[in-house]
Amino acid sequence: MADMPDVAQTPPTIYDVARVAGVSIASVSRVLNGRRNPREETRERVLQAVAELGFVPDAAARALSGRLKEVVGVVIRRVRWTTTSDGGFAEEDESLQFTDVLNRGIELAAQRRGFNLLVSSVDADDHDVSRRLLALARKSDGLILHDRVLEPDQLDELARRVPIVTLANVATRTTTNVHSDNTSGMQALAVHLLADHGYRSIGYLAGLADSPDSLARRETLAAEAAAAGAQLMAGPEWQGNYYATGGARVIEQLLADGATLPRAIACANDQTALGVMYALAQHGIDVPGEVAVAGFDDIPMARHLRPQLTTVRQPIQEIGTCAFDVLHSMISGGAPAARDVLLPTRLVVRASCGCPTISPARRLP
Amino acid sequence: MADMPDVAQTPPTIYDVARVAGVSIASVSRVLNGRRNPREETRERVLQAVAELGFVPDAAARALSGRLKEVVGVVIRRVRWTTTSDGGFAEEDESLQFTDVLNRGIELAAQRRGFNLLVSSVDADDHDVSRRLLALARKSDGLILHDRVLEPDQLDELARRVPIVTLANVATRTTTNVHSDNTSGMQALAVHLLADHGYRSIGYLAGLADSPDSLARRETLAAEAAAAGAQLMAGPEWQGNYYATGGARVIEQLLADGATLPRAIACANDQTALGVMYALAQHGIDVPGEVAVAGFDDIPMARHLRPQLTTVRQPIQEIGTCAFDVLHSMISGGAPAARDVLLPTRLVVRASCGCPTISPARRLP
DNA sequence: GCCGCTCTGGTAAGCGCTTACCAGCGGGGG
DNA sequence: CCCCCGCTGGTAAGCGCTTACCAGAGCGGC
Repeated sequence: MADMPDVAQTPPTIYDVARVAGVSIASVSRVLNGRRNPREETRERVLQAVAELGFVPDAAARALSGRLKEVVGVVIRRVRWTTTSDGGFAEEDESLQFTDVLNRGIELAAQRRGFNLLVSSVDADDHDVSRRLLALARKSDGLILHDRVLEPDQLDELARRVPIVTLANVATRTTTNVHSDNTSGMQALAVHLLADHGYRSIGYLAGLADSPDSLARRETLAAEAAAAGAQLMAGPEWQGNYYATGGARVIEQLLADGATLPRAIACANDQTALGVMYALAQHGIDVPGEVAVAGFDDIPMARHLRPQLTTVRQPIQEIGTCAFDVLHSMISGGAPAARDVLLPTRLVVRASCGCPTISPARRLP
Repeated sequence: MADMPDVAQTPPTIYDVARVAGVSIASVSRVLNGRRNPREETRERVLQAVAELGFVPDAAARALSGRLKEVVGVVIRRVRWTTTSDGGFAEEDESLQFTDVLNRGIELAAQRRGFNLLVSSVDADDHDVSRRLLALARKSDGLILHDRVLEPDQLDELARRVPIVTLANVATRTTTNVHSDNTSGMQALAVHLLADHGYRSIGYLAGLADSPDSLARRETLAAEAAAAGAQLMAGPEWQGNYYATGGARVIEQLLADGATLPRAIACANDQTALGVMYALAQHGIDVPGEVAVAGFDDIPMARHLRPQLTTVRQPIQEIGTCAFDVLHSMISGGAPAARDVLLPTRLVVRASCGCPTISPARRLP
């Protein structure tokens, strides 16, 4: 049983290294961690032995003896997994744009510090999210939570035990929040639609009802519309959910009810805009000729839609790297620099708002 | 220093639980792990104490004392991160479709077993991938490697130390491979293009030069083309890289050289097809009217392209769950069921091949 | 020439958990 | 009525690492 072919050999421990190098385990550890540098000759011997044995310290043992685990937990929220594949948007297709780019940003920053990402997703209607997060917390040095993973009070409870950075949420006494500047981005978009294009009616297709981001974007749009004397449509029938399905469903319902669509629709995010454009196309409604559409986020897919999507660019990847850096400083330093980190946004004008297509005919390198 | 506000309180240990419950730590551990069930009354007391303290065992300690870490490492390969944002396809945009869906499949399966994913990406031109993987291995119970992360010999070396499952690779003596059935899928596609549509010339826009998947797909296409007496174009000038950039670049170059395009182009994967369609559109070439295009994978974006992409569907998410399940059995069981796991593929006919658009006008629920 | 300082490397005590081993106890059969 | 067995729960030995503490050695200053 113990002598399988050649797989599963026990990896070398620090004792093996010490024996081969003819020193004590303490010296090995010191060389490896650069603590109180040992004599040059000793150091050489140890390094030699390490190389010879291909020794890599066991992370669990390392972590147990008071050091960091060098792991951060990342929690995303997913919709229920389905395997339905109807012609429209199966929910399984969703949520893999913004989130993934962001995670990649986190990983990029983490790698610079030798950290790894422990990714976990929670179901929207998961019954004990807290328990799972707690378990995750015990496997990591800190947590990064995507939008709306946990309610504020549970958040605080959890933050008492482990450093936490939230994304697109609101900072609490114990957590730090990283998000981007909804106001200025949405403002630029609103001005573009209202002033540059002169649209007089505009709809806001909301994200999840309780999302701070969606609310903030809506507020800004409402204010600008009011200032311009334009009509804003944003009642309960305009409630989406950040997914393409949500956007499509709202449009379908509106049309079924015989409602008049506004001249332009600003969506809570790009995926919603995707659904909206899809639904409009199904009904033969021209974008941007009859209805202009704009998104928010600038996910990679945005520029591949026809017409290309006008949107507000968030520095998605940078939000990720920033979140990690903040968390890292909380983990190692103590208090974070700021409770709330704000990143800039920028309007990206393409074709779906009604601007003429600029055909670059660029030569790719 | 030790008395910060209310953050960073030391989490309860098994000793605390034992004290509160008035039993020994051994009993606590036994209750928690269901080993040799203790008396009902003892069990109650322990559970009570656990709930009261909100105790969650420390993963590092758990792992150290011989048990599993309940973590699997997932390694993806990424292209160098750039922040360039030219009008076409910045490489940063890429690689976030197939890979991410697959990872989600892995996570889904992992969660069922209480495992978490430790995600790490390696640079194509990273100098010591091996070292990083070794470190990852020491943080996990097993590794899942995406395509082309490691050379076969390094792979074997690593597999000696930790269970490994590869994706879209070839099985070795020590590793297990999970991939999908390139042959039957590509065959169906080839028959569709050659027989159903009657195209007489067809190009194969390859993926990475050394990818087994790309090679297999090409072989099948070549065989079918030969059988149908059609012309196959697949020389070195048709070499892509699995990314949209690669596909676009090949088309640009072909056109710049004044080459005649084939009537249909089969791409190594959907992202390549995306680039191809983009480049063709830039040059005003109609798809599928002048040139038909097909992909491989059926990533979510495929149906959102205009025209919608005809492609071969791989059960991407299922590949992920399957990979995890195999790895899990290697970790806990010993030998895996099979060295090589093959999943079915299926042709998905949409519009880019030249088939009439079926406008479903489906009602979304 | 001796004291005390600095610098090096070894010894051992944990970190929080699992589990082998053992002691105690209660019950059924001889 | 005693012995033996089965079951329960406690004690303690690690798992592989970090690091506080200490012993020894080499050295300069008096």
